[in-house]
Amino acid sequence: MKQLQVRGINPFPYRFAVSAMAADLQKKYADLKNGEVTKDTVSVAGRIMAHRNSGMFVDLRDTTGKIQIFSHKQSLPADVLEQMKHYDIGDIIGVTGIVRRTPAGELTINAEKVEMLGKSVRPLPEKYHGIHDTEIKYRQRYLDLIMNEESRETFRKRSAIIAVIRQVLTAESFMEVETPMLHPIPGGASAKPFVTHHNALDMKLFLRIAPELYLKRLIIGGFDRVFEINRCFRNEGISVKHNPEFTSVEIYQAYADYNDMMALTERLVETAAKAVNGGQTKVKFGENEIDFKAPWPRKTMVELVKEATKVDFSKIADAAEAAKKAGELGVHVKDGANWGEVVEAIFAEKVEDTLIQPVHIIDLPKDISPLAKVHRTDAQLTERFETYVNGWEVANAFSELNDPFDQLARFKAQMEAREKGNEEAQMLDEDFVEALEYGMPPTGGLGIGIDRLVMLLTNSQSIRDVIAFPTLRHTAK
RNA sequence: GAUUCCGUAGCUCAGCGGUAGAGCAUCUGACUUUUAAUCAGAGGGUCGUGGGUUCAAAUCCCACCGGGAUCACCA
Repeated sequence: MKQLQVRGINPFPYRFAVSAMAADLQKKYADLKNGEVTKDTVSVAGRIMAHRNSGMFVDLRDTTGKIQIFSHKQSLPADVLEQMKHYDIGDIIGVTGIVRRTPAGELTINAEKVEMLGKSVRPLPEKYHGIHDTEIKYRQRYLDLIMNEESRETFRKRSAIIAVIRQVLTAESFMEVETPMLHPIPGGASAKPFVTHHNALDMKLFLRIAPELYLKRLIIGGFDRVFEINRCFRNEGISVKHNPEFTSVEIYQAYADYNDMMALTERLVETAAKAVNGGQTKVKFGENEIDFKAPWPRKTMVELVKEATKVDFSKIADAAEAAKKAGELGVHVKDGANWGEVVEAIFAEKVEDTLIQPVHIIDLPKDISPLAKVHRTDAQLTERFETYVNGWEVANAFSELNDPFDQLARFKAQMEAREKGNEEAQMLDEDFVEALEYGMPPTGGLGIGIDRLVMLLTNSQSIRDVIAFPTLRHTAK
């Protein structure tokens, strides 16, 4: 800094005219032979990642890749050469010069003009090992991104996956909408909400746990195909699969049912997998290879539980009897659990972890699906499915319940569960029921957890690796 | 929330009762077609914080702070 100021150089200037990106140059001059010099002058800008021979060779990295800079007394005035000596690893500079390939085979720009564009006054982490400390990775993501190509690639893929989802939906005439993040009644899912307060209205508000009930109001309003990609907030534990704020895409399609939603799930996920995986549907995740090629099998929850435990719960209608059977299978269920909760608990305990390849788990119990339509052939089930990959729930969808009387009854059942101490039971949203009373078309609804999808498609073992700034405890530095 | 592991220089790590260490980075110099450049030298530390045990603590014990993993809740 002092060296620059002594020379009257602004370490933080305003602009630099970039004419070329590193990756484009590497591609354009791929056939340039070793030792060959072009007549092409280019201007590049980026961060100094390494320097050799007292700054004669500099590795410059921009957002696309790396290019070598060569500074020599033959092409640079003595004062600029002297100034180059004081540039540090981490500094952001702009360079103008002739493109050539060195005899050693490195594409290089012979600097004729060099400008400081943004001084780094702190040293960059060690170049070879990069950042390993997970706390630094998450708290100072910018350092992780500067140092680790793997992290840069993960976030590029995240962006590409979301872009593809948007493209597919838009191409199928879905309209992207925005619904409130601040809800007077948290609805659309079973979860503990974050609570806040609006001063002017002197009103309690909740950060949304799901956009579902508002998106359905838009369906009632006549927008037949809507989707929203945005954050949900749930005041629950943090783990490798859970962050308090996470991103979902929720999609609603009028006149469709859950079968249509299964096909849509497959189109979206398969397309996303190909988009970030060189057109391939097979993706490596940890020890496993997952093949996203559609179509995916469909299995009912009850039939998978039967396969795993030899017990057919469709034949045990009584909740108490089902709970007793669960106990015999070594599965703990809450006191007073209803039939659906028992089946779900056994499924979670005995089946979930085995579902590595994509599979739709269909026909979930009515007891645990208060917003889904009753199954057309079985009154204790709903037309709901959850798609599992790698043992994780990745999508959740149903033929949406559009009968206001049934919806009110389901809400009331939830309220009773809440009074019995189930904190995550859903709240009665009378305004939503009123909206249903104006008539909602038969509708298929689908939600996909974007973070988990990105994890699966980038071989990331923690959700914190796919969220740029994951939630961490505050620390006074 | 419970259990468990971890926290030493800007970064990656070693040291694990007896004078605080290495590599990279930084600074000085040499070299001037290198690419984890090389060579010589220099500076850089409240060993997460606070207590305790001990003649002596980075090292052993306790509490707290921060992080990871597993479990519970959940997507």
